Amino acid sequence: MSATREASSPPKNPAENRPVVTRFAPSPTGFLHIGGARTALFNYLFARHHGGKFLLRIEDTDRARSTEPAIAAILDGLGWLDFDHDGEIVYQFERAARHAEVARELLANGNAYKCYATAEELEEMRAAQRAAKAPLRYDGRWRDRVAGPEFDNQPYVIRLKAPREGSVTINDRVQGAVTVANAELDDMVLLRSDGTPTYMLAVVVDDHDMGVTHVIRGDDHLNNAFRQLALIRAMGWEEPVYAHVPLIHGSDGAKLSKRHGALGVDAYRDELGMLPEAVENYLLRLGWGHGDDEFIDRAQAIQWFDLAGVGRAPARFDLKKLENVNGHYMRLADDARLVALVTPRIAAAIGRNLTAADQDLLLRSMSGLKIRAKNINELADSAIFYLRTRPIPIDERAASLLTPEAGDLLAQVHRDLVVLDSWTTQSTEAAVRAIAESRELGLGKLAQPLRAAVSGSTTSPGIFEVLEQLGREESLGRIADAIQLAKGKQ
RNA sequence: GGCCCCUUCGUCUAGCGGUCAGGACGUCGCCCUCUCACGGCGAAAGCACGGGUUCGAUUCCCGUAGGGGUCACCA
Repeated sequence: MSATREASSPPKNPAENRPVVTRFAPSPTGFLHIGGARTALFNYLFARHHGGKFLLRIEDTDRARSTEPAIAAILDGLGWLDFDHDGEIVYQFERAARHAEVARELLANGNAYKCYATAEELEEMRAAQRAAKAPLRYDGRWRDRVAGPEFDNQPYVIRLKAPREGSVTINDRVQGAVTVANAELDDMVLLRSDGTPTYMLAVVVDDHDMGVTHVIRGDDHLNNAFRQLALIRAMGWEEPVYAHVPLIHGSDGAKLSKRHGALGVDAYRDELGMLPEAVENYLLRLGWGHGDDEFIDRAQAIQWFDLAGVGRAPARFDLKKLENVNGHYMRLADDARLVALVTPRIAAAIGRNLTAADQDLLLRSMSGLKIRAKNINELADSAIFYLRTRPIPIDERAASLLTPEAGDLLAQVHRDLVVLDSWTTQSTEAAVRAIAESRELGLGKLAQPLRAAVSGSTTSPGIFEVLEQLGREESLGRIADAIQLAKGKQ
């Protein structure tokens, strides 16, 4: 139990006495990016920690920018990360009638009013404010004006009649007490002239109707919270607990956005070869801490997660650390699962589908491969040599090891291995070590050319392990190929 | 520009008035060793600055600087 913000700002919000309900509410205008994924994670963890509900709402009220593929991408991303939500997905646009109903209710009880100002008129207003270096905000020109008959058939928007005096304080669970003067807020549009709700109206109504108790979202919504609160109060509804989480920045410190280095979670999976549990762990540690703990799995995270542990400062995204975390989870991952992940990548690289025997070979070799890779791409690359057909390609560095002298050594290796009764890691190692000893050479002098011959590269899992997995015939064949190659250099 | 938020090693963070300022990634060195990894050991590296408050500030308060967010009939 920590005794910080939570204790210093005693829970006095009635919403905290209700069972926890959180929600993730992405707008489907693009992929699920890393910041959204973290917001989803925090909401998910908070709900699960408290045994509450984690709801999902698609904010598709912007008909022009919302797309089906974006919705699919977001659901795909959430599914990959395994953030299972409770209840049905709420599509905000389908609730437009309910939103309009609330706007009319506000209008009826005098907490909202019709504004007939045209877009051009408002632009003029802002231009004048800019010229006067005054803050840009709606001046309330229709706040107390009664429309004459000449406006009977004119389009209008409904604006909230927000308080102009005093100030509002939000007891944010992450940012602490934040106060803004009402004079800083203008009368926001609730219902557009075409009768559709704005985001401000929709979120408030939906959060209320869905029973959301804790609004956990990006810091970029902190300012919105004050306007939303005015609306909530006008309706006489219970206020949710707010927690505004700092944004994630790129490695250069600038805001991570779609045009600035932000990738969809699908790219972390497909292009960077990350495991979902690694992305989750990394994201959890980005902006949240629990003492010195670094590797925290799902169950542990649910047990430990709290809002008090969320930091107040924006964090920079560090791919190097993500890769380190990923490497950790790859080492922990089930071998068969890794084979499945690596199979399509290898198939693409070698231009053919893998047989059951291929997959079995990969499975047997996986323990030696996975400790050497930081992501699935590297894992696939490092495994390809097992499945090459002779003569296998030899890379430049490996080729340079295959000198005529190395050819002689390999010839003896071939002679001594071909007569072996059993073909195991132990038997081949013993044979090669015997050669090294008789020639008074370090094992490396033999192992490296052997590695070049068998793997086509200068790095690989333990060479005797490789020999065993590859089998006697294939191994000896590759060695013979290399001897030919080395001789050809004379 | 107005308003709001933020500021501990390069990066992510621990720290809740008295600590040799801890851990992790990254970097460098050593060990292990058939290569590369893994693993182990070690090193360099930080409280943005200035004022207060206090016996004592990384920690509390106020400024300054820097960074970020937000100011639509987008979400």
